[in-house]
Amino acid sequence: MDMEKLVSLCKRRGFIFPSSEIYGGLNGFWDYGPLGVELKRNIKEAWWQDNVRSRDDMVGLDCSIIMNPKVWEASGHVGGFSDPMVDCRETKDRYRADQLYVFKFELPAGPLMVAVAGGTAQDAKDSLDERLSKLGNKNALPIKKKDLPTPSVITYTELPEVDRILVIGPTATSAGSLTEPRQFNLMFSTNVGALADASSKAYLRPETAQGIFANFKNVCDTGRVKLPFGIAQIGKSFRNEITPRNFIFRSREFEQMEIEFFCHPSEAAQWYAYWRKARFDWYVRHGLQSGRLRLRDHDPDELAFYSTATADIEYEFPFGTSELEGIAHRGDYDLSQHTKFSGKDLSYFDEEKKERYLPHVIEPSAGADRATLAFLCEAYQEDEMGGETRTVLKFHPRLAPIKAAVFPLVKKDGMPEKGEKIYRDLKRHFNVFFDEKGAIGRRYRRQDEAGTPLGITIDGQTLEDDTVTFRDRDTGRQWRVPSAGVVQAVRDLVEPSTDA
RNA sequence: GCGGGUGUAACUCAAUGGUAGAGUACCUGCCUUCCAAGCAGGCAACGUGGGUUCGAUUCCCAUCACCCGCUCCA
Repeated sequence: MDMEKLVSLCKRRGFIFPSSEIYGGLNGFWDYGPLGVELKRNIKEAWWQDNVRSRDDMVGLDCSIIMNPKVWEASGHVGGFSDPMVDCRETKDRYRADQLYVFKFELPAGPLMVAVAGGTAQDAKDSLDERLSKLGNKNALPIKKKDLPTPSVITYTELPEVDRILVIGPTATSAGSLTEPRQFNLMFSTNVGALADASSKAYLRPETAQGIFANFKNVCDTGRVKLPFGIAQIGKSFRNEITPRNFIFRSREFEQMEIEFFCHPSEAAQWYAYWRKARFDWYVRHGLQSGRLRLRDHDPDELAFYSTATADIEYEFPFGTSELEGIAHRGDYDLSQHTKFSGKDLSYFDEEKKERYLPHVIEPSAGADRATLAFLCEAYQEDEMGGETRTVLKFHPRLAPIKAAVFPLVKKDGMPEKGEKIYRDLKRHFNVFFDEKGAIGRRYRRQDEAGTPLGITIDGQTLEDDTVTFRDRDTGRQWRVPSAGVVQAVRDLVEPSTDA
């Protein structure tokens, strides 16, 4: 299955369109069409139902997209999301300026500066020797490697501007190929109010999580909640990505489904293990069963500095294995940051244990668009039916945009009228489709491409014994159901009791 | 942001320095009793902006979007 086929199908059947396409589109933005919006909505509703409404230890929240800018200072986004980047004109490589370490050797003829890329200063130091050997082989070193004095080291960010042309880039052979660091702030900014000055500057949220932390005290004070409990939110977030890519996988406007689960520090490890498994199982239960779904624990050196454990739920997309959801053990980092920046006490008092403490947080953070894409990729299949290749989207019935399509076998003998009645009955409960035109086979195939799990056909026998034919999307198997039982039969398919 | 590729109808493609054809899809009829049948008719396109030219969908430049690689990330 390749990406272009899926993009093509999504366009053809009305799942996903390029945003503002009649004006040439806009990089990093996508629109959901009639089928796509149903699919995505079903995913979000399944998530909300399973994680919020069916639980006793979870409440929901819907925060504003624009918040007080101090929120983003506390969260670290104002600093951490503004990564200055440096390009190499010689090799076209790109680096983060703060992860580019410049080693300065004081030589009689003048300073020699060699840049090495690395996550930390130690990483850079470790690869310095190898780098110098390569330069030596290309005769780019003015003196022998072993004769070099001990260098000093600073990051490219800290390097005085005038020295930049003296630096040899990490893969370059001569000095001066690196550009100045350029700021790429990943947060979209805007201005609140009529005046566009510094005091009115605000940001579109780059994640929904901070709204939850900012409201932690409100929820505790008013929600009659007791630890451990979680707060969930589904909503749009915005990041001015440098490279939006891979269809809706990385876009600049996207939708998150996030949980912040608060608990006693001593129970955090257990809850982390719980959510790690619960979230993985949720995807499997809704159809990601092909083995393309993985649960990957971060290596210690991969962890954010405040996190003691993080696991990614990854899916093997056609363009590579990428993250669907991250489950992070964030400790008390967020609440303590907001305590510090807001000056408000965000600790929790446990009435039973008579103990006051700052809760720890487990954060399962999922991308709704990424989930939609994964379910689309997983569902897309080309198989054989009746000797013909057909394209079919094998969605889990709960997620399918259209639950059932009603077909009068032919347009006579009262079949359209009977079908219309069944369609009306179903429509009160489910998103269903009615189609009386053309050959029955064609109508089945069309619904196969939309991912409709059930075909309901009114045929000659219906007029005799008031039963209709059910046709299974995946197998083509057919069976008869009494007209009166159609609504319940569809409900059994869409809301199986084992799904809770 | 860099390098490479692509851009013609809703989709998949074709042809052409003198304004474009097909298949599928879609719409209207007719016909049809279970897996993309048939007949008749219909709708529908040169990504955008410049330039060269008597004339540009075609050649050139720019731009935008998408795909691949790098980079980055939920």
